[in-house]
Amino acid sequence: MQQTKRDELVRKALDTFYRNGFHATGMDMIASETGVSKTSIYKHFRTKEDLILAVLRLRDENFRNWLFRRMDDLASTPQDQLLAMFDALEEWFRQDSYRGCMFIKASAEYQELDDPIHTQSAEHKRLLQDHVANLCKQAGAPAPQDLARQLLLLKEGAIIMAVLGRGPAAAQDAKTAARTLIDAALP
Amino acid sequence: MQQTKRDELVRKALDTFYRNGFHATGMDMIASETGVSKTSIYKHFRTKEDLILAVLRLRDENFRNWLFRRMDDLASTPQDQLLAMFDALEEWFRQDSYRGCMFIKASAEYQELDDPIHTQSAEHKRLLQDHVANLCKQAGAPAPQDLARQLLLLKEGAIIMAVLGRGPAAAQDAKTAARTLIDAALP
DNA sequence: ATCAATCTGTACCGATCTGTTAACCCTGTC
DNA sequence: GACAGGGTTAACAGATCGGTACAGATTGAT
Repeated sequence: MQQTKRDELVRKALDTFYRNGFHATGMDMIASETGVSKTSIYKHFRTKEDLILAVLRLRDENFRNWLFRRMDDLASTPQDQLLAMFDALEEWFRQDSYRGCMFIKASAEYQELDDPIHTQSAEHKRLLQDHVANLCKQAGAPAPQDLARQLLLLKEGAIIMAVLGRGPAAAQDAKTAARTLIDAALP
Repeated sequence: MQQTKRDELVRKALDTFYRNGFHATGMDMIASETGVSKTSIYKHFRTKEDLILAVLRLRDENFRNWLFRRMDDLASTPQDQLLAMFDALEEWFRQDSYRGCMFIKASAEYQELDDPIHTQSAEHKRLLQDHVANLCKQAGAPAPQDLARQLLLLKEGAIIMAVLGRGPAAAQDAKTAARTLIDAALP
């Protein structure tokens, strides 16, 4: 019973932080938006930072699960799955609630390289990179890590440009570029 | 005389906001770091937001001037200048003071699409895009805007990955990809 | 020498920040 | 029906937030 309350807290806190930012969101707002009293919040988490870290762990899990499953559903060959990543991104960009990448925003607000929030954001990107590199390898790329890094650049760039002017169309810009890079990288 | 004090204030406030973030930096810290009394700050700027907007205007001017000049110095043909953009970025990434793109961070902290801080950040990206598109056109690209958008994706992606795990090497990852995209786009 | 402009330091306003304390309520178990 | 665990409300502490008020110092032009 207590675990579900805690999970609900983290789940709703994720929405609030994502919508409103980290520094701009006070613990009183978290309490009122989640329906969990401040006293209870501090029973579960010693500090605001601990709560944010739990939120980022949940986000990492949710986002990777969603993206990888979506890539798998949209295409069958590894090569097509790599391209499908950008179609999945476009679906994300089209959501009204889209506000950019939570980890980019977290690392923008907590910049010290040794800040746990920063390192956890970097870890998220590393896990994405590993999965994409694995697909690149399955697709037969001679240098799968290199190709994966290039595709990740396009993904991150699209996430930024979807927020800063280009909108959902940034996904297809990236997909077009990705096709060129993949074709050039495969023998 | 009054203009130079004001300029000095904006210049030093830029450093503080860039290093420390926007919400995390209070006006008292701005006063002590710039050496300008809070009273004087509020003579020049009605609100903190006004100061931030002035800071972003200066940053836009400085950054574009620096980047475009550096691209021009490093290469002579339009095509090589496009590639040189990534060498210039690497120089930036290697600075100890490098903390990512100020406009990405600003839009991450002020997310409402109609927030002046957000729209000004988007404007900065548009101005970069225009200059790159112009170079693409000079290089003979049949669809200069499309190529420019692809190269911008690589640039923004590199800025992110340089912060979040890859370090300065992200610039050469992007340059390699850019070469492929440019070769494919030119007849 | 004086005047107006611009700066300074310092104290303050009300609001909000993270985090704590205390008293109470609900629910399932023995 | 006492009790224990996890929940609540509400007030509070101490610091800091953005922004203002006030009195005095510095400055350059006349």
